[in-house]
Amino acid sequence: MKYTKEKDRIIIEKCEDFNAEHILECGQVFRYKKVGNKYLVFSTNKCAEVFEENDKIIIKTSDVDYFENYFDLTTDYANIKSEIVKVFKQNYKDKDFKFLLKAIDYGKGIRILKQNFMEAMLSFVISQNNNIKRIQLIVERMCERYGTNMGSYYAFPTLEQLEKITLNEYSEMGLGYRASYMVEVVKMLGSFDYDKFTALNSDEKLKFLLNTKGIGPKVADCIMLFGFYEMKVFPVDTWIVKVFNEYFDNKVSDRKVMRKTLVDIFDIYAGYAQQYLFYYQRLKN
DNA sequence: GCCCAGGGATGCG
DNA sequence: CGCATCCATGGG
Repeated sequence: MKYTKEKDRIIIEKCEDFNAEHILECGQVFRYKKVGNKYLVFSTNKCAEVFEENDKIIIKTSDVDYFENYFDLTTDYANIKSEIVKVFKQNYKDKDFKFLLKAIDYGKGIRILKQNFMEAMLSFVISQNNNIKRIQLIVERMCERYGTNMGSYYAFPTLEQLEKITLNEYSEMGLGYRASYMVEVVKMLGSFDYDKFTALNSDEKLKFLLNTKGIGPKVADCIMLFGFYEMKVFPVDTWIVKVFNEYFDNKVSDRKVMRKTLVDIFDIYAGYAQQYLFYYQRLKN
């Protein structure tokens, strides 16, 4: 993908592999707003505007390097998309793969964002047994009430700010029974060693996360994928269950078995494949 | 009133 | 172990 950086913007040559709607509305991130034909994106205490101008895609921001990394601009997604199909054919022989081509085409502009791990972690703790609209609302409330005022928006709360939020205050934000999970996860973050964690292998990371109350198998996979860019995972939620029953083996009902099957098929591209399939399944009708 | 949403903890066998 | 049940909340 061709792009250039200036002081206050990244300019991307129009390209199938970058589509703001696909990237932001595929369920990987919750802090964005569509305003007219622009998307506003928020990450930690930073902000960017994404829009088209003179047949080019513009990412306007005061921190160009941060959003170059955030949007994963140096990764070749055309290659990833073809590899997904290739490994499917190799590892799931004689199966119809038309659905996979359709899904990849439907969300062809998706990219996996390099989110802040704390933000991803807490967002996906909120996400359990919840819907995307309400997750967005709750995350926004958290930022407005406890994050730093940045002028035209609020930052995601820092660890210090999070540690002051009480169980009751989480409940007041509409978290329901997840309120106590948030307290537990923030407590864990208080002694979290980032370097030690990222040095672990995939299974060890999973085991560590599952040790925290409020983080189960699906949320742990989301945290590894969206917070730590660990691609050999496959978060299985209600939508992926539908995908599995429709296009894979409809005799399986155990989510753990589905996860293993899908990781075995898509291997190091599993995390990417999951996003195309999730987006397609949720919005195709 | 019922079902569903990017599920997880708990208890019971 | 596997499993059923309960857990807040809001929209359709």
